[in-house]
Amino acid sequence: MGPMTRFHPPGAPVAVLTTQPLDRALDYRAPTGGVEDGAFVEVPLGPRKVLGVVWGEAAGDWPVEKLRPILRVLEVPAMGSPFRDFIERAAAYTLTPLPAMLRLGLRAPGLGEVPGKRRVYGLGTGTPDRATPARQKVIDALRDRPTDLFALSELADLAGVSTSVVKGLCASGAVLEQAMPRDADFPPLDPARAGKPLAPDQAEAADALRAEIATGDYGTTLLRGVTGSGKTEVYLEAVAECMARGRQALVLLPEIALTAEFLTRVQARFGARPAEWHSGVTQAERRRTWAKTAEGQARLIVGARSALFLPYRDLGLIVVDEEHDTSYKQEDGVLYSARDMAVLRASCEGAQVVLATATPSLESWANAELGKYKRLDLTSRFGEAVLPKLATIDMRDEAVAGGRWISPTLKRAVEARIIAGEQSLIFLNRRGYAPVTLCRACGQQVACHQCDARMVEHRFLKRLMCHQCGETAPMPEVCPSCGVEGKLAAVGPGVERMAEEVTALFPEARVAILSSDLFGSARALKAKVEEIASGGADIIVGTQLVAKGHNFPKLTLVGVIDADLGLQGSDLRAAERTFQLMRQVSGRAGRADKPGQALLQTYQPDHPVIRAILTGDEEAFLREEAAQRRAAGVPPYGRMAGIVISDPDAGVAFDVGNALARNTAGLDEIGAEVYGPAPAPIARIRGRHRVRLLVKAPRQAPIQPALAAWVAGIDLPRSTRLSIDIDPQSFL
DNA sequence: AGCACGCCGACT
DNA sequence: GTCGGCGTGCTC
Repeated sequence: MGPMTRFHPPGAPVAVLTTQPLDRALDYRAPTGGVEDGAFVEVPLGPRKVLGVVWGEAAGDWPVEKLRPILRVLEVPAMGSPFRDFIERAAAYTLTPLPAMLRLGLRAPGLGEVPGKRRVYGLGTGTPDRATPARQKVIDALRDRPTDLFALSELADLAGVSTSVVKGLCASGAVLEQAMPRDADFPPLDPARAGKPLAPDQAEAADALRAEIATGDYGTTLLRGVTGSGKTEVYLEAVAECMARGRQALVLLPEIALTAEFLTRVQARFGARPAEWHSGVTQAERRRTWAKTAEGQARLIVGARSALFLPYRDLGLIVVDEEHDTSYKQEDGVLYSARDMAVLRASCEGAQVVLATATPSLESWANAELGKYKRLDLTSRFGEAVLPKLATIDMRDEAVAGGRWISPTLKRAVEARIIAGEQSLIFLNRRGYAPVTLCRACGQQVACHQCDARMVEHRFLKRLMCHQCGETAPMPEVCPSCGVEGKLAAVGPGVERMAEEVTALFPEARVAILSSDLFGSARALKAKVEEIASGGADIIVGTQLVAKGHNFPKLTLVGVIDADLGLQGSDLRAAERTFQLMRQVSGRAGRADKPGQALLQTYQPDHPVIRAILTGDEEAFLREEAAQRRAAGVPPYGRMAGIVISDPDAGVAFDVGNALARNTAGLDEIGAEVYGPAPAPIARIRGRHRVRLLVKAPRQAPIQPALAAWVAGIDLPRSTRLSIDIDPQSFL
């Protein structure tokens, strides 16, 4: 049972949870007029005023006469009991302090501010008296998103100018300053509008989901269907049913770049656009979405993982689209898996979860096998298209010159498509020009100053970039290690270099590159994708960005440059990821009347994973992978946790790691094993040395309390940080 | 997180 | 003498 909601009369002691980095709630006195559990309040904390939420009965471990009163109750709907329950259970599961978990639910800009005081800025009608470069940047930024309203500093940051530039533009009317308008209602969505006609298997799946929604209880369904099988149409029927029953629905997408296309589909299905929640949305719009979600007026919210922490009034459905996608795992700050937290929140709210994917994660597949999740399979590919034919190109038999990566066999296949007027995709999951920059004088690789990661050359930007911390540096003339000039060499392929090779091989063809770092905004990416989809390129060179849901109807050939790439690591999920990625990428080829083909360049054509990809027998692959994981006692058949200790001094970090490794009594008791300490896979990030321990425990073991007690047993130097990652995804 | 308190070096 | 560096500790 989760927290109940009760009313506290004036002056009564109550607990208030703030977002300050303490480890628990503090006691206060209820204000004049009293207060109910879940109310958003402002309380004094030392010399400051902070926001918090009333969190039940006072702990009572502080003298009543020393309690300070709650200053005011905010005029927003109180946080409901299911949401508070979710915060508590999510904090316990991920071993996150409660205030840090609550902070995710208080990301409403201007929550504590007096309404009407806020000023926002948008595109005006006037023209500036004098055009300066800085002014032009602001105008360009606003033209890009003409209907959005921004906070002053937000707009200045976006345009990369100071706030005085924006103020100056207000005088001429080119930028319009206005008081923050009262949050407008979202336009109504009509669940009764007719959707696209459904194929028989889609209609059957939609019926099954509607029946689940009708129960009004928690439940999770794994919705499987290959690319093009029409999963979206099916789960939009579940959304329609949920809204028709008066409850709210949330659709989570793994990538902001996918929202624009999805919003268009929602508009076609329900007649209006839903609320949006992700990092690309302005503060003014986020404020509105937060408020309207709390009121229950926003009926459908489309967003990134952080949308799980919105204050829904009555949440009835969460769809996790592309549930296998690794970007659902939050890798810094509060570490959580949005897929797992969606299931947790739904169970608190009495809501349904739909996990939609073409290639399920092994976790979700195993849960379906165990009967914890229901499972629906869409078998036919929409529009009667057939899955592409898959074949390997054995690179051991191909004559490829040094510094070149496209085999003669792949080249011939691309040529044939160009003659036929069809598109080809050259896939390589590596951003930049070359993954390694090597000095031919001293043999050293150019590494990041902040981290130990290699710097990756981005010829497009004419800079080196660290893919770990995002640090960039100009391309050096001399080797940073030995100082010799002109000996730095690009080693290995990246997409930019592939584009160069493609252009050299096919000088007549129109070549387009799709890589996440080449686009400043989701809008620019969307425009490029649309241009390519309508035939604006003959050859697409891309990273895994192309695997994520974009449709290219004229694409009939996919060439994978290095199918072995994902298999090289020691990551326990390497096989699963490679399988998923290859399936997703090859699924891009072929539509309706034009069957597609996928060619995988590999040096290991007999590798079990490569063979499984070729036969396309996904069930067999998952069964085999599950058997291996079960034998090894690793997830999902065992529990794991990662402990990362970081300190500016490598020795200090290791001392802490060793101290932990020496004292594992509590973990031994639950049958857990400890590995390490070892330098973390990225041994240094932003100047902090990282040391990692791995804990492996049996599936049923109570791992959280054991870990909490374990790390509480040693005291950390002030400079040292320790983070615990339950169910780590990345072992690299 | 902030913000105070406090205990040591180089300035009017 | 004291201004201010940022280590340490507290917030109901």
